[in-house]
Amino acid sequence: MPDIKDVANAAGVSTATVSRVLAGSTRVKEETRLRVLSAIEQLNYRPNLVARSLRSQKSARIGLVVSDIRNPFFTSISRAVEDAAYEQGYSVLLCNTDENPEKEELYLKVLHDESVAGVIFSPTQQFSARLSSFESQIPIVVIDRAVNASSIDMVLLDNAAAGYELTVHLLQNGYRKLAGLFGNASTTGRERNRGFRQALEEHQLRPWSEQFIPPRIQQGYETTLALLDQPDRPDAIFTSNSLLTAGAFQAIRDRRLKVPDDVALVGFDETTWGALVEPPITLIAQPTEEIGRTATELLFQRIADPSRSPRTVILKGKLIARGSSAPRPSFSA
Amino acid sequence: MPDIKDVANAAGVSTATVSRVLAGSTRVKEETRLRVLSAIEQLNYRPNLVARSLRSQKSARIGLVVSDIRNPFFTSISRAVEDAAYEQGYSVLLCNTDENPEKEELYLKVLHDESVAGVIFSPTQQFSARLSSFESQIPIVVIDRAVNASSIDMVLLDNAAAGYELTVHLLQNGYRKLAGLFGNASTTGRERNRGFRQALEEHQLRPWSEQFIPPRIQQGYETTLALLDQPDRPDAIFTSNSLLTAGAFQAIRDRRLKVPDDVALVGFDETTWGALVEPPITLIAQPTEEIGRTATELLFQRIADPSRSPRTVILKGKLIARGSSAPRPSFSA
DNA sequence: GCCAGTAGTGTAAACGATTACATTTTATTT
DNA sequence: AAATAAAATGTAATCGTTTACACTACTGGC
Repeated sequence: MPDIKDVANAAGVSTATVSRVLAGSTRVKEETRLRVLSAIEQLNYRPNLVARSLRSQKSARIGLVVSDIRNPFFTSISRAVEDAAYEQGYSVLLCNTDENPEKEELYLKVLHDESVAGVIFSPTQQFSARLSSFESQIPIVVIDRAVNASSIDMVLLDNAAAGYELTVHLLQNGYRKLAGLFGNASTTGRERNRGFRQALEEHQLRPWSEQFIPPRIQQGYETTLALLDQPDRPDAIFTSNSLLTAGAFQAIRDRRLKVPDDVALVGFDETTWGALVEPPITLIAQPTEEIGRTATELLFQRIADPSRSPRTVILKGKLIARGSSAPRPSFSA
Repeated sequence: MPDIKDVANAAGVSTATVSRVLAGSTRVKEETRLRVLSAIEQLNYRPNLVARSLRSQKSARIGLVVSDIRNPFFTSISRAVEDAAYEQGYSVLLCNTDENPEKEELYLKVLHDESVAGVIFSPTQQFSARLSSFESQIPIVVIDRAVNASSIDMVLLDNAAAGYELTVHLLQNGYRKLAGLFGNASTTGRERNRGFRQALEEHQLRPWSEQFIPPRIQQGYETTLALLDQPDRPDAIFTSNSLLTAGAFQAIRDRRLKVPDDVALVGFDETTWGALVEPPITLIAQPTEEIGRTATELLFQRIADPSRSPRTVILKGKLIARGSSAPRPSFSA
């Protein structure tokens, strides 16, 4: 591999000049610039980013830290982040934490050691507290989950509003015995629960059941089975993320109940399967593309100006009403 | 941030000794080792990986280059790769190429510039030829798709066998007019087609239809619609990946046809939705966890010993027979 | 008590770029 | 044509490590 010295020799200039050409400095005579450029071409020279990084104390890498890339929400986010990052010449390091605070701490340290320019992070609730100690060392943009460090950039859904809207939708369609399954790893479940409760209160109703459980298909499945096996089962199930939705759907099917006649089902996040199952699932679609892109842009802004005052961008979810919550027969007339 | 000099000063030794302690060298007196360790602890020192990387000409990063992380197959692979990588202290850089050879070339160059220790790559067919020029510079393990560079490590499914098995399954269940939808971006579609054809030939049948199309939901949808709208439509549709399966499923539903009575459907890759739809989809499940892990291990072995003779690991898919290809009534007796 | 061998440590040169500062060349003014 | 300013380039320090080599201080053998 040729290095900058080889280029300098070939072009008959110093390494400083080559570096200036590389940086697009204007203080280089056009003629020399071309000479350098052609030497670069000739030798097929590519600057060593590690060396550049060490000297300039900067890097063109960012970290993306999520609980599990297999969660369709994060899959989609990750794609958006990468697209936005690569447009700016940045690469993306991916980390899965499994909602485990120790892994979160570990990966944040690793990313710091790798000198990433910044991190896009979806932290557990437990980790939120420790966040500020990292935030002073690396620019961080938090996504999906609110943290109460006021100094941090965030991109969030209006979760309470979304939970409210989804619940109102159920109520308007005639469902009354609403059970809610909420993820317990983040504030997101809690916020969606707030909207859920508020909507119920406004209708002078109480939740049929409320459960805060690990956001996993298996948990959604088991919890729903238990709900359905109760003597007086709910007539609608509200799930706060797509993994719980999948588990609930499976449980309902295994109990040979009909959606929505026996029990309605609503959830969050558009997935491939949400529209394919019978009946298709009513849900709040999050603008994942926009979330990922916005988070990346916010991060770049903070990298460029660390003293900039922190922003919180709140995006709206979109209710997609489908068969799984169709109006109850008695209501539809 | 403290650097190695600070540690050396605090411990009253030279930087060389600190470095030796860090490297776990035995040529350090136990007493000094403890002194250094405690200085590291005290100062909360963490070595700068960029500097280390520059000096040692090594790095603990690998690249993962796939067409689109949102393809459930790659989502799952990526998780497995990261788990395996992080166990060895490696980080993972993620790249999406959209089956675009130019992007493939670009990302491979970027990864090279970033001095990754190696790359796990799922290349397009068009790119395969250019692969060897990169392979001489960076260790590469190819996954999912065969390339004919004999010098390269690969982890593949036995695609022809899988295609064969899936087709035989359809034939045994009484389907005769088989249409096949195959991805056109990689050798994988071609191989699965080989198995498809072979099975048909052994039954003295010809494919009802064979299409090589871009591996996208939309393409699967449109192509299937066209198939179904023909005067003499197929009685079974074979799809070579989960995106095509999803498109085909949607098309069948939109035409209000029943699976499998009107038309059976089979495909590849276990997804969340494959088991949730009605009827659930018969498919060949790939051992994604094993593929990702094996590829990562192969890569580490090659990094450790670049002259090692290349290996190809071929894994078997597993047929999961479900409702979408249930025996035809006339056959089931 | 001397020598060879080894264990433990230090010194200083890399790695490949960027960049502050010094210097040379060119242009502008008088 | 000299003086001055501006533009272009070069020199060398620097980023934070690792590591080849040199050195010192022991150890044990004779």
